[in-house]
Amino acid sequence: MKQYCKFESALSILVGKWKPVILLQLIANGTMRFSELQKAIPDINKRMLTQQLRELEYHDIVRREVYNQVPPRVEYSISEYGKGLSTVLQALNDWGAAHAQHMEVLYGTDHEENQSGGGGI
Amino acid sequence: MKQYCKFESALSILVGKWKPVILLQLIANGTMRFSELQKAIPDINKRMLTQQLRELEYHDIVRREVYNQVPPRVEYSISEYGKGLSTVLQALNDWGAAHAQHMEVLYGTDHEENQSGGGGI
DNA sequence: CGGTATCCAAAGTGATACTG
DNA sequence: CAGTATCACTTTGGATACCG
Repeated sequence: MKQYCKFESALSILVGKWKPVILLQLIANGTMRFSELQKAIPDINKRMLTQQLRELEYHDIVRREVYNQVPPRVEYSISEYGKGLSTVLQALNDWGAAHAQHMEVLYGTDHEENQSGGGGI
Repeated sequence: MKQYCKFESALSILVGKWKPVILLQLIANGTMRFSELQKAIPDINKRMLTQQLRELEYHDIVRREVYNQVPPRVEYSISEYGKGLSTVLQALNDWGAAHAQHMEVLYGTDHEENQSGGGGI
């Protein structure tokens, strides 16, 4: 059985405290400026935002477009290739939703992990 | 658009340096004793193995069965519920495999992340 | 055999100040 | 505006010793 040998590397691309929410934002809003992402994700700081975006860019998930003007303008969006993630994200999302239910059944209303105090997408 | 809101929590269950390889082992071999897992994953130590197994157990992915005898015998396996992960794992694996190709095209043979020096599954 | 306890190192994250 | 640099802090992972 040689399947299931690449899912570690797949995971390594999605991990990072802010990558999921960044992807969510870009998926939902299409193209966003750096400052728009900052506003949409209030708890993140520039260092983290930059870092996580760069990692996603390195993997060709996110596209970064720089307009050489002043004040600077940099726009981020999901790359064409990056859109291929949607299947995986959907699978993860579906399972995650079902699992939240399952945990509730097992332990009662006891699923932490809900820092989405801000506005829903 | 309210989809894609649970995939963070899904990810949070799969992360951890050893969870993927533990799941792989249990998927491939069915039921394994603690010591068998240790032998199959030589670089892990007891503390980590125990910890990651407990987290998987908490989420009902892995089943832990204790035989009260001496010497002790504890067996681990993927729970029935945990088998529902296979779809997600497969999706992640497929995308991960394709992505390795993509990275190779972009950057040449330059994809690190291959500590699988040991025996293949 | 199958752990737990303790301590230490490393990686990840955050706050703040500065820059082109 | 969109970063980078530096330092402090927190979380995670590893080594070792001990326990039921």
